[in-house]
Amino acid sequence: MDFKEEVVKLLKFRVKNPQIEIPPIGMGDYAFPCFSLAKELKKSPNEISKDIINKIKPNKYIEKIVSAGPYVNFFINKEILTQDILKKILKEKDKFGSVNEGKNKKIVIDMSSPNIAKPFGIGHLRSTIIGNSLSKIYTKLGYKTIKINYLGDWGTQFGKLIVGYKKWGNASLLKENPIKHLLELYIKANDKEYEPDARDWFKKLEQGDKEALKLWKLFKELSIKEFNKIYKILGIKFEVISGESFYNKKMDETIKKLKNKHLLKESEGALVVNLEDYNLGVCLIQKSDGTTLYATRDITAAIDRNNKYKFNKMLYEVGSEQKLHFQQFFKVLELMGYSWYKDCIHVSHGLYLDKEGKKFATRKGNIVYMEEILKETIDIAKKTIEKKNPKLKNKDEAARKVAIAAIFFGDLKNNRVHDIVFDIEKFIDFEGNTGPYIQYTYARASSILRKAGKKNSFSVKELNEKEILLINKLNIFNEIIISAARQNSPAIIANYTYELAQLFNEFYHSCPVLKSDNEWFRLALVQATRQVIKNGLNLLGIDVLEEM
RNA sequence: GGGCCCGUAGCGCAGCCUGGAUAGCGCAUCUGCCUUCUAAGCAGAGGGUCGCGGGUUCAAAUCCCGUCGGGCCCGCCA
Repeated sequence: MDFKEEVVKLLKFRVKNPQIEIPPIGMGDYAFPCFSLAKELKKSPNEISKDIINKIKPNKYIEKIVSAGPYVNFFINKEILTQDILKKILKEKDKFGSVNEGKNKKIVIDMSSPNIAKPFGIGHLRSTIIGNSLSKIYTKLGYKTIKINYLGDWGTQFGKLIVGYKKWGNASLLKENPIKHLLELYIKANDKEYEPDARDWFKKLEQGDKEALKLWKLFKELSIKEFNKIYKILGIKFEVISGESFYNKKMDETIKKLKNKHLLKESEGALVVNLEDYNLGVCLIQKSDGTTLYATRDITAAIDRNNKYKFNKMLYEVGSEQKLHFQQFFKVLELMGYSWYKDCIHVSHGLYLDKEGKKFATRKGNIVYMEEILKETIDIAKKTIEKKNPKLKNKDEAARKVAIAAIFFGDLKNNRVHDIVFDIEKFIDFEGNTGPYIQYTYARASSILRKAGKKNSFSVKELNEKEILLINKLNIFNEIIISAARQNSPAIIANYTYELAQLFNEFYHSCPVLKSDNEWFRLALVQATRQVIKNGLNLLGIDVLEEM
């Protein structure tokens, strides 16, 4: 039942495409502001509003129509809405909110992308969890999504690393704590003094030198092993694990294509694509020593992915500091004649900044280790559980889920584009506008349902204010998902889910369910709300708990 | 120097795309509520020139221009 459409129909006699809005709480369900008609009708909006209500009559779906100053406010039939929406949710369950706009369409999401031989830092967290959530959101809309973890496993840094390892490397330290050791070597070797050596080794690596390759492979394997520990805790899986190195052998082909299109220009010994006509500077394709750069690799990867997946959209979930890079290489794709360049989108996010408000810099050893953050947050979650619900089963798994909810939600509730100052205190906050608050709400709802007897069919009687607010909120879940997808913004889901939980807690507090007069109806409402909270959290990559 | 992004209560944010009716929420502070469905909760109080200045509009936190403050980027890193 589309109530808004009913309102539009009622107004048709006066306006073809009336702009309908949602009035403040308590003033109705839909509103039509009359300002826009004032000039044409040469009357005040207040008069127009009065005229309109005299000309239209309430019907089965629109119960009441009132004039409120310059607005016409519509009150819909809540019983019909309630029946409709509760039945739908209880029938569709986990699928509620699904749409099939994305049928037979593919979306590639380039995300996470930690750098080999460096710790998984807080910087990669955003890309990982935003990408993961977007994947779930698009899947809900019927798209097939392919999450690609595009590892930073190629580049001059490996020259530095090899130099460092050859100079100070220690096999047993490497085995013991590979990332820590490699990071030390990297920081040590990250000195002007070793630059020529490092370049040399990277060149050898690109040319397939056996020793260089062997070390590189070792570093890569050890790193992936470490990363997988983190992904397991986060509960995130990828359809494809790839890396920049994957395209090493195809790079020549890209350069050849660029040459054929007459896009390449030599400049100070390097090969560049000049984008100054587009205000995008120059895109460096090949260094003067003949080795490649990430733009080359990204271009190559994009072409390959388009061939392989025939995607409808490719999202790059990467920090905003790389904005220019993406603008440049999308432009190069366009100039190369690939019309699908416009399906490539840089879904940028703000940075995690340190306490001074500056970017974290691995080179300077200024890093926050994801592994430690996870451990600390899970520890605090465990302690909280011990305190609040000592009898809970599977405390370790519950602690993990609560911690992940805190971290994921704490990030996803923010608008993507904002920078976030990293503060561990925020991760271990479980009260108020947090993931655990929502999980707790779910657990409360579950608890009611466990204690309820047999559920029967319900009939909708007079609804109180709290019930109406809940119903209205449940009713917009579909729109919320679509809006989140349009804006590539999990924050929209996060904030919706929080507000829904808030409304449920208010209802929970003021409306007894079990043994109440309309127990069956309220049970259905609890069940439906619980379901939508679950669906919302799942879109964020957060698990629910039946008890906590 | 050029480009992009951000600026809403003490702090952290939502709302801005798609302009409308008293600008929402959380933390912190103060006050109530656990013999009834989990107090990780609920109710209430205080706290705002929506950075600043112009413009567009019947109407601006929202759109446009300028300005200040912060962040990021600007060829051989990714």
